[in-house]
Amino acid sequence: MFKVLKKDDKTKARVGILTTEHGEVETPSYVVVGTHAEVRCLTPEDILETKTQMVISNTYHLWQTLGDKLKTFPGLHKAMGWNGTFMTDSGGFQVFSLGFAREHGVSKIANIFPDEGEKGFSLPAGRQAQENLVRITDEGVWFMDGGKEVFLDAKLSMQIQEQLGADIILAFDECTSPLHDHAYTAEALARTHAWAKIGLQEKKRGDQKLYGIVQGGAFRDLREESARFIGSLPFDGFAIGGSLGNTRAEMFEVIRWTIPFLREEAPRHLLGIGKINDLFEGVEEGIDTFDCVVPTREARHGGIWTSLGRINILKGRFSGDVSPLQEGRSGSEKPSGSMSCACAACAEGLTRGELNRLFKAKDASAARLATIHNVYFFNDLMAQIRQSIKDNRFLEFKNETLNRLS
RNA sequence: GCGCAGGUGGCAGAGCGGUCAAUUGCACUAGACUGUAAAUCUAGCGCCUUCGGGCUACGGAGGUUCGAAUCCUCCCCUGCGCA
Repeated sequence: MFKVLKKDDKTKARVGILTTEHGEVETPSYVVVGTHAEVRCLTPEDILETKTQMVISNTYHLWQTLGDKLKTFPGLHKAMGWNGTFMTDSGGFQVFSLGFAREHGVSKIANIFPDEGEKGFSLPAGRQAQENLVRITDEGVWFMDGGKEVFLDAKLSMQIQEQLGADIILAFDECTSPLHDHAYTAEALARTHAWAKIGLQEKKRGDQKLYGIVQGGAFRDLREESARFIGSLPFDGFAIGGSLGNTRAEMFEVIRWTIPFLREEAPRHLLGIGKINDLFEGVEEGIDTFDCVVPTREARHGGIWTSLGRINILKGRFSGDVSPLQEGRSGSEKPSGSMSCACAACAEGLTRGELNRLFKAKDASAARLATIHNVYFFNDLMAQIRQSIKDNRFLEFKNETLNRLS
């Protein structure tokens, strides 16, 4: 299902091709998040124009939303009206996001300082502690959802994912928090490993590929133990999940500990990451696919990616700005011709001023156009990364791009 | 000219004797967002500050009061109605 086509000379970066029932995915690649079997704000036609190769939907959320309709669910491809490659997350992330993450207001990287940031756990601005909706047992996980408790375990997660019909499915796991200590993380790891084996046993459909998930927090011994264990099982691919430390530097250390235990010829997915600079670092360490809400969520919040970094299109200074989205941040910095954006929104002549106006007017097309642009931007960047690896100039491209974007 | 209703920070609009530099919304400024219960959230938004506080403010001028955006008088202005 996966073939490495070219390896970078200086790093672990590689170009590959991932083949599923719904086509081929060139890697390294970005997986666009479509939790509820739709990429927020985009139509299936829109997605086709964004260079998207793969979409990831969510087992837990679809299970809860669909309810009884899950039995007659036609499959993600038909339901969404997009015939590309789908992945589904197992629901393991919701063990964290609806539980500990809510309770402590943290994300899977506790502090998102650029690097070497201060230690300690500051709550992300705007996210206050809320009720923990999750109860974890060795058998599975209880979720408080809409006043009732529902139970999800490794077996049910597999059954739901088979009904959803993604091309790539994930083993059910317990995503831990950066706030968890070694003892707890080890306990959780034992559960994740037991559930991984159940996943392999319960998998029925031959047309779906199953990935195992490496956990272990930011603890080297646990990460290595997990990578060794999960890596030894007959999964079709591997994902790296869970808490990834307190800084980006720690995150990449975790990846470096993990990768050596994963089979060279199996695809490697980094769950829930990332931002632009994370992509370069991840590729450099040998990651093949990434998924993250950043391009879509930031788009809805007015964050627009350009060849010179991110701008917030909501700012007053963009009112009446007749220049295209893809330009210098100040408006006076002119991009070279090659940097103009080929996304469907920009191709139709969308200006910064117009997008600003649409956002201000709360016009639904604002979020759609912004999402089209950002998703295209990320996918196009991945395409450029692939090309740079093929051309043996990955590190040069990385440095040049990061200098420009930051 | 008469009658009625009003004039509050960039705008809209609360407050109607002290707890008011003044609720709230918009606008504006800065920031966050990493396997999506986030088209969301946070902070700031008169001037100065050694961050304790100080100063100037609610159309204008007087007045009552220990104390006024809030009460009284006059003036100016706006809207509606009647002439």
